[in-house]
Amino acid sequence: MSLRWMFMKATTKSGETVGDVDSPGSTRGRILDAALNIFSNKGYHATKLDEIVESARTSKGAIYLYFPNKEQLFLALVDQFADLLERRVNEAIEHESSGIDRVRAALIAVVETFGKYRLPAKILLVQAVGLGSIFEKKRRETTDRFAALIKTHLDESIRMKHIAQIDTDVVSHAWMGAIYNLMIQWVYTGEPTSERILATLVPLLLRSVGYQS
Amino acid sequence: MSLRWMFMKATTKSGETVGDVDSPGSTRGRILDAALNIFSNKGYHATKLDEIVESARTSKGAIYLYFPNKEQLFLALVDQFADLLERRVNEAIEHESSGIDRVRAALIAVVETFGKYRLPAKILLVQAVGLGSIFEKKRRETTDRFAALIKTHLDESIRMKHIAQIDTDVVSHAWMGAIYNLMIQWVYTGEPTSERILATLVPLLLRSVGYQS
DNA sequence: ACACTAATACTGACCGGTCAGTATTGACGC
DNA sequence: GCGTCAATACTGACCGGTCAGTATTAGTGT
Repeated sequence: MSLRWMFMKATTKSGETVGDVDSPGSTRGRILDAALNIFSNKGYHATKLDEIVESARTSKGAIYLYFPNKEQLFLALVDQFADLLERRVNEAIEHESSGIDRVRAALIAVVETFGKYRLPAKILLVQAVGLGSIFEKKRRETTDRFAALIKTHLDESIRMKHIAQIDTDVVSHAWMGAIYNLMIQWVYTGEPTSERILATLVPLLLRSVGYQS
Repeated sequence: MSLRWMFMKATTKSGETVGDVDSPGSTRGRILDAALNIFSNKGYHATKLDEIVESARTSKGAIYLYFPNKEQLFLALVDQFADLLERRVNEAIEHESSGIDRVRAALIAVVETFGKYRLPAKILLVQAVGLGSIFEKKRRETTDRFAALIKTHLDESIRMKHIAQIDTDVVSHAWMGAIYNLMIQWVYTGEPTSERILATLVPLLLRSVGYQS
């Protein structure tokens, strides 16, 4: 089963009719899989469309049938993963009722989701950085979305007196950075392992805002 | 006074004779200034050599007189800033004698140095990411250098019983990420201010390892 | 025959890098 | 202080490879 398929929504950007769903055996599916693999390894600029064509066993024409251009093909991958990540976090949060428990659940969900999908994680965390304004805008949107989500629940935790008053703007971005950086480290080297990260990082972050387990 | 000049070492990559020092009015100096400005705004790939030529009021040939190629010109800027940053941190650490005080001093030095040099910071933190293996190697070297430095002093703090036992590999990369991400946020938006970051971040990180001021 | 999908061949803008040539500076003799 | 020569610093037109994107043709189902 293809990695991509695991978190594929049956969206088709253009909104246009595309009869059947986007299964991994289909041409569009193969293109996305190939693009995911190559973009995540070599980065946006170093990836040539012809490589994707070869890897997907298809043709250039087919790519331009499904995607308006290279940029949108890349952004489709970013969006896919950002959406998946947000869904996972929201699911995890729903199951917890209050303040600090939600924060913890969200943290765990993020780390586990990154851990589960190495390649798309690398695209979001690494390959979408430093590509100029269009890409940067998208990346910041995504980052801010999660920072805001963390902030919301931190603020709630403060209101509920689970933790003391603190500058949650700073904290949320600090937390995001900590998580991102560890995931980047992990994506490249495989170290530290997901379990080690979870075991150390979650208490670390909670302790940082004065919460004692 | 040019920003670049402030932290310029009088090195000349090739090692060859270049009679005078690398002053900001000189051609080489103007090239570096222009490159810093444009690379930091538009990113590596979106920056055309002709733009640097125009901005530096020089010629393409002159660039290739001082730098072997575009890549090395970019990396020269990364190295410059990484070196400056390391010097600042080491200076700050020298003045403190032990464990946790050194950790705090290093943190403050990093945040202050990033804060002082917005453009080179952006090059290191943003524009050097996702550029493929050559650049990535350099970027990881730099990041790891600082993570290792943090880890050393954390380990020392543990030995001195300033803080409890903890997985310092994870902590050091988490801290790096937290710092980087806040600096990126600040580089783009100007918010939160340097003072707010320092005031919240330093206690936050120290608290995360169980140290109570 | 026609609509949809896909394969192949092709185009041309773009841009990093080159290099033959020009300007500038400095050294030395007188 | 001036003419000559040489070294160094700089110029910018041009080249050539690359590669995203397009036009054209071909297959396939209805």
